[in-house]
Amino acid sequence: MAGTAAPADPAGPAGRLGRAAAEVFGWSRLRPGQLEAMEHVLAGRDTLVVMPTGAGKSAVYQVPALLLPGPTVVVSPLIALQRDQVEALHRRHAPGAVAVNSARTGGETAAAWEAVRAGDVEYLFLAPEQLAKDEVVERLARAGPSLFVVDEAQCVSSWGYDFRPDYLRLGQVVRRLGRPVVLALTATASPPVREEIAGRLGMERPAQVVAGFDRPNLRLEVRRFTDDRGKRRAVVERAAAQDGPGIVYTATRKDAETCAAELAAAGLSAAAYHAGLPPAERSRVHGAFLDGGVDVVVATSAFGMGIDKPDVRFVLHASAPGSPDAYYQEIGRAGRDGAPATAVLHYRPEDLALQKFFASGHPDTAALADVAARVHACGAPLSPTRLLEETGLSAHRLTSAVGLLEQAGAVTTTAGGDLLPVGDLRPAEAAARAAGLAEARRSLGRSRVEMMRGYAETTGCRRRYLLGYFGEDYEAPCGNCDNCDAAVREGRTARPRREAGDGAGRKTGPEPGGHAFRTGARVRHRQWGEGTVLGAEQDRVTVLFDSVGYRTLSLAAVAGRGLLVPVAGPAAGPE
DNA sequence: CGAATAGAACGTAGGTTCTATTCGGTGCACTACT
Repeated sequence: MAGTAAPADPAGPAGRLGRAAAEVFGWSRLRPGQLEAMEHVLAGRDTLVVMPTGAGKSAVYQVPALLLPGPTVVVSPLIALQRDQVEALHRRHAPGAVAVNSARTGGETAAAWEAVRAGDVEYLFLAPEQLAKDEVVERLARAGPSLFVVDEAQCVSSWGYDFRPDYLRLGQVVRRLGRPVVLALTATASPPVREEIAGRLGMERPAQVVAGFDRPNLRLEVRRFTDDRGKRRAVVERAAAQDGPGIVYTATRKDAETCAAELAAAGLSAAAYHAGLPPAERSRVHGAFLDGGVDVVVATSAFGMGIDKPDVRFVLHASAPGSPDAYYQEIGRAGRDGAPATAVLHYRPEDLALQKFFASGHPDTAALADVAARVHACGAPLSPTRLLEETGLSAHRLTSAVGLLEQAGAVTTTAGGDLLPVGDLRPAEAAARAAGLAEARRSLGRSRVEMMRGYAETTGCRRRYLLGYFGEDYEAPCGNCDNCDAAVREGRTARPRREAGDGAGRKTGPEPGGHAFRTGARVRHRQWGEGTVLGAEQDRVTVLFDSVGYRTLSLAAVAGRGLLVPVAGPAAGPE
């Protein structure tokens, strides 16, 4: 896994990739992870890349795209991100990069499609919503794309279910485009999320290239509060005391505004950022933060994607986010330059109630039943457009319902994008099954909130907790979190940690304690059903259950009573 | 779920204290109107 790239044969794949990178982009050297991923793509293999922002994820499609016939489709969640990518390619004088989205004029869109038709486009950027339109998919299919890239692929998992359901349809789109190679890119994805991305996109035996998650220069700290006012005061004081540019995350828009105002009153150059602000103000704040005009941005989760600022020195959370996934992504915006940076969570248990509320969306059982009945009764392939008219549902809710019914195995999409019933599942049963899946989804969301609680309340090494959640074994103590410091002060620590290398987690051998729950093993719980072991410590084991999500169990409680038992059968080991 | 807000009760002044209700994150695209 370390840099053992053999001297490249100039005519071989690595040589060709290296030459294209140098000639077109001026990159004299590719990093091992980049090259490995590019080779998979060039060889026609579906590939999932997990690599920190700033490590050159975009290059992984930009270079092979030049060597593959046909255009490359890049699905990107934000129009601003699409614009940045197109501009970056233009600056590099790379061939044919265009974006198609609602921000373009009719004329621009027509010109872009004409360029695609004429074969002048190498990179085409789109939001998933564009691909919900038959006409768009047909035009793309005619262009014969060779590579289908999903950027910020964690959105498939985190946004697809009720927020942007068109993410869930990308697998269908890939099929209708004649199965180009699929490349998924993300900075943060735990093993179950990776599996979900691959499954949702219909990737076949995907190669996984996972660069180290650890950010040794990032100091992790949690401060616990019982009262809200004390917590607010501490956030402002901390932000004022920290050097350099930083981000403060709040749970609500209103908190972002009041906190920004307090910081400004304290003499800092601070600005609020959230989705309720006028677009011009958002881009002003974003720009000012990048070029140093604003030191502290106080923001909701709207702020983050596409912010590649190397010298962010601190990320403070005024309130806990809804999952370790979100948390790690947000603190990962600090210290990209490798210099010391700080991540402080200001924690109050009550704050998690809001996150639980966000995680518990409302089941749309009426829509599920209606759609299931109509698809079943129709007999012939049913077009989504007709379904939209007949049900009177919003496009958004219809897409959600169809997505769940597909997942429940009750409905399938034809090559032309129409819907067909599967088997002879009765509509009521199909709807019930789909509702069950939605409930499992909500349960997973709530269990992620509990994992966030676990991070805030752990007395062990925080880095170990987070990295364990992302599937990396890590040998505590890290020596750079508040809990490790406390252990040193109280004289209950082991030797200081060796210098961290490239941050890749070290694999440990057999599990300590000699119990039977290996990472990756399938287990069954009397109450919660089957699940996969994600990690085990001396005294506890964390399991991701298929129907209820994450649970951490005490070994003392499960041992001997048969509460948690290994499931016999084909070992579903890694890979 | 819990915080914030609005209104009511209290009982004779302008507050406190209770109860009921509302609100809370992320973005695309499209429409109707200047």
